[in-house]
Amino acid sequence: MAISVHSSRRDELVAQAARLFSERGYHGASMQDLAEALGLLRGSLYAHIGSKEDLLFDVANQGAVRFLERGLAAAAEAGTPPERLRAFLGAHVETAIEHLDAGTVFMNEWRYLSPALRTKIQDKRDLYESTVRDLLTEGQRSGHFRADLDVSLAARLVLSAGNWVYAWYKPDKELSPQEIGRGYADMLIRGFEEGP
Amino acid sequence: MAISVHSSRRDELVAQAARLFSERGYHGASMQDLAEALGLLRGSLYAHIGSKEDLLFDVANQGAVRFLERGLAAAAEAGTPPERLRAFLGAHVETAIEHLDAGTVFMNEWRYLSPALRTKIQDKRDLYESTVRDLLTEGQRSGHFRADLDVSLAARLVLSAGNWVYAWYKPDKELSPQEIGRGYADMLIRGFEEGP
DNA sequence: CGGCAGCAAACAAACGGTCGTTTGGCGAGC
DNA sequence: GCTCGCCAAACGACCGTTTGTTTGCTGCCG
Repeated sequence: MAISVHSSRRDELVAQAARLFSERGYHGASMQDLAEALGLLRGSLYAHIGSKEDLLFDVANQGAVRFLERGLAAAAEAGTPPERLRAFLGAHVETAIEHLDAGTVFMNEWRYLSPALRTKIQDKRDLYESTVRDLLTEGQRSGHFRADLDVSLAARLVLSAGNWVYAWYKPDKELSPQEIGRGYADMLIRGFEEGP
Repeated sequence: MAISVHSSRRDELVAQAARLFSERGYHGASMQDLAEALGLLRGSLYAHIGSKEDLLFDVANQGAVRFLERGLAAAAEAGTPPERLRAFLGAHVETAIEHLDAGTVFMNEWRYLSPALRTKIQDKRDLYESTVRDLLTEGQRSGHFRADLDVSLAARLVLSAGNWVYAWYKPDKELSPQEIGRGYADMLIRGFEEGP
């Protein structure tokens, strides 16, 4: 007897959709593909979902929520701004790698959502980015980061590092998520700090 | 009499394909869409191309060649390793922004190529990345960069910054490509250099 | 100068196949 | 006995591609 890790059939659907959308892209993965992965006919999927786009939203939203929850928690920890930025980066990289599929869809495929649904994801992205900006601004005020740091650009740099992980990380890699996050944080924070 | 900026009809096809593939994705853009953009019927396109995949390869390869030409030239300039890294980053960001469409396809859609064609793009990507690694290694030997710098990870960081530009840059932005490249270089190089 | 060959470009129509989605029925388990 | 999960079949639309034909030019030859 197979024990499912999913609490419901729908969760299983979303998980397989995440895998397929990340591998082949939203438009490149068909309902046929998804049904085959689950051992069903494609019409049968519509007992569980409203439309293909619903699935895309669920996958992208799941990715967004995971990044937000862990990232915001890390940024709100006790410690100096550099310490919290380090924790944030670590959380981001770990989340990206633990949930590579949903993360890839969150980064790559969310833009194919219709405007109404896309907005909901965009809001979460904006909140996430502003968290980084706030952290950097706070670090400036506390004197940890250079006063002439361009906060918007630095935030983009931090997120670029984290967001591109999905594009090159292979699960059998030598480096662990923790090592990657720590390495990135070392280089970036040193670049943000006051010089000698 | 209208003067075309394209040397041939095929170039015009590739340019429109770049735009559509970057906007809607390779699988999301149909030959119908492309034909309409050119004022043709979709069958007529096949007088100029062999297949849709040919177009994807042409667009992705065009992007790859542009990055390679400018990036390798910048890395081979006279100057110290930090200066050349700065030139490289500037060239990359400028290229990414000047050719946002082809660059986006080069970053996002190239993976949908069949293995034979994908390999040709992958080779160019590998060459590009190794150029950054060599530059960083040289900077270590010359004493400009920290001896304990993880060169592979630092190279990934540089490329992440540059590769993610297409994902957030909007042409009406306040920051010029030069300013972005310079800002990234300031932060990154400071992070790579020997401490006090 | 007239006519005709050669050419590239595009149309018109069709190919087999796949797309996402809907509907009606049916069997198994609470 | 009723609900839930799935099947079977079908829907119209669209997919990428092929084919045969028409169009409008261009340059050459008589």
